[in-house]
Amino acid sequence: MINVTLKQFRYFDALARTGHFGRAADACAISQPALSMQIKELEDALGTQLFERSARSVHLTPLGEDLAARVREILRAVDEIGDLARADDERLVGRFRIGVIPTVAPYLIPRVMQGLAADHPDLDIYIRETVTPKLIGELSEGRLDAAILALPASEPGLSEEALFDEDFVLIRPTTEASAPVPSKEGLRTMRLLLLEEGHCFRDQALSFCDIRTAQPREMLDGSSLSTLVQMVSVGIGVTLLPEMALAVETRSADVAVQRFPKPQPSRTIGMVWRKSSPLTSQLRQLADLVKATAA
Amino acid sequence: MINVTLKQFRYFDALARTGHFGRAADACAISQPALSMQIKELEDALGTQLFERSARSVHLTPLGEDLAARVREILRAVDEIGDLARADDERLVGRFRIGVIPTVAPYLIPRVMQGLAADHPDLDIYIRETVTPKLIGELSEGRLDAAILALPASEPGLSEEALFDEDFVLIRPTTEASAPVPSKEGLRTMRLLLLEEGHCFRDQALSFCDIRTAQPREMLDGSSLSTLVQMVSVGIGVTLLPEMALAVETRSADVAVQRFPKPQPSRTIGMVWRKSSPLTSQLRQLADLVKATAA
DNA sequence: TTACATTGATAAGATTTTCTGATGATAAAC
DNA sequence: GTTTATCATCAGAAAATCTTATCAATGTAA
Repeated sequence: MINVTLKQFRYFDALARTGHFGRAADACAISQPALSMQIKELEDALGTQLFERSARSVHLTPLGEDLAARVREILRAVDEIGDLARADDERLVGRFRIGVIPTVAPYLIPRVMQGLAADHPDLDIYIRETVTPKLIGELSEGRLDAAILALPASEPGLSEEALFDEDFVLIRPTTEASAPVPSKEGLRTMRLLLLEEGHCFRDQALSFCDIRTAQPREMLDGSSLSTLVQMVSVGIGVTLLPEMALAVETRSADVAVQRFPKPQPSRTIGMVWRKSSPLTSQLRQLADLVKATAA
Repeated sequence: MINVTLKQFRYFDALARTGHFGRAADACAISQPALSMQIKELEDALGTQLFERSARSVHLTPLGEDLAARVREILRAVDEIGDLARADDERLVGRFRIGVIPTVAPYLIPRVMQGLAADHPDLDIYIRETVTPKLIGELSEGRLDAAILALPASEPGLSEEALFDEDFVLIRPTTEASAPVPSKEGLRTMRLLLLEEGHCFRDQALSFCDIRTAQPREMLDGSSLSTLVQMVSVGIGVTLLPEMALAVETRSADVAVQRFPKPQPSRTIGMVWRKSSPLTSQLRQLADLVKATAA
């Protein structure tokens, strides 16, 4: 019966991920010496070296690599015990870690949080904003409880629940406000500003225009929808916006908004979570609340 | 990230098994209040009741039942991490928990321990002596590292390695010392003294005599081979002994020893362990040492 | 080469956690 | 009604863990 602690495992995991004592300590919200000591304790308890400390870098030994995977599995199982206990109480309380794609988060989350704060004071929502593949990964690893993204996620281990549909609209410089709405083909000839690689909204827009990512075009990549709209307003090109972003992003920017004729391009935003999550019932409740807020 | 500790899990497991705060505390080598407090901490951290404390008994709530299984799985995984780290060092050191059946343990283990003590000072062998089904169970649960028992164990998840064969010999009162060796059939008409239900040696002896356990006979059950031999010496009946027990058990007892004609009844004693054990290499080394000692 | 910056280890003292032993409360058993 | 068994609570002691300050080693830039 070896004398290790979960605390050591958590620190170990952090150090394995960051490869840096200082940053790992930050991630664990402790001082660097405290982390150093616990890592040392762990290595002593196991009787082996887990990390190779070279002058400028810290990385796992082969054995450490192996153990890191197991430790992660254990931490997941422990957290699941917490979830399971929490799920015993059917009410919607406690902490939920929700991942949201960047083209949804800024427009949806504030409203959701506002709505929840009133009715569910014991609810503690932590939002992580990043692109779909990362969300799926962290969800599967058990580092997130749920994610809000464009459906379908098409992951066998995940449950999906649709929240709402949103159309895409065209954003042009005001100088072109009275020009006719371009066809898909017309759009392809314009200078289309899009989010950088990795964002699903980029792919959705390209797909609408029937553009292969393979054939590179003269497009500027922006890191946020806000940036794109600013660029449109100074006449650099045109862009698409999901409906939900419209109000916020065009409020102060001087641009023209045009809707496409039907069938309008659109996407379905939904919530996903691990099928195996003990919190399924709570997550479904949460999805319903978000759905109500979005409507 | 819920704030529970492995210590709490170990205490929880002990309490779940014993259903008694005092005994669980003993098992964990701490005082009863310490255990009470940690269980309370755990229940608080999880926000639920894990045990129902009625006046005269402590038992798991339905949720506790569920969590207990998971906690055991986690503890197993943690211990396996220890094993894995230890296995990194190919040498035969550290603690091994070995289960041995009662008809082998007293005759084999002292010799083995003596042999090991000299050559492997850093080896820490803990012996658990009980019947085969319990050994198999504890082995599978990860509460033992290996077991020494009569082959075949016939468990899909276990590796087997034969250690030695031993014949069975007949023990009779000295008054019958010059009587001819009875046939199997003759044996069936005698008053055969055997170990109580559960011991594999009992079944092996019955099997040799072609006696179904179904048809009950007038046999006295003893709890140790030593008891059986004592009973033979005062003329109550006859018994069989595995060869290895012969020297010890007939040293002081006044009984006659007779060997059966070939093919003599016999059994194969071997060592088994989980196929998945990280310590496989060490366990094989250990088996070889035991084999050498027994020879 | 020297000064400097970065990074992990170490040390000392403070804080927090955990444990023990004594005692209390409750309910069953005699 | 007293005794017994059992778990909870309390106070103080012991152990662990943490923080701040500092050191040592290594690489980088002047």
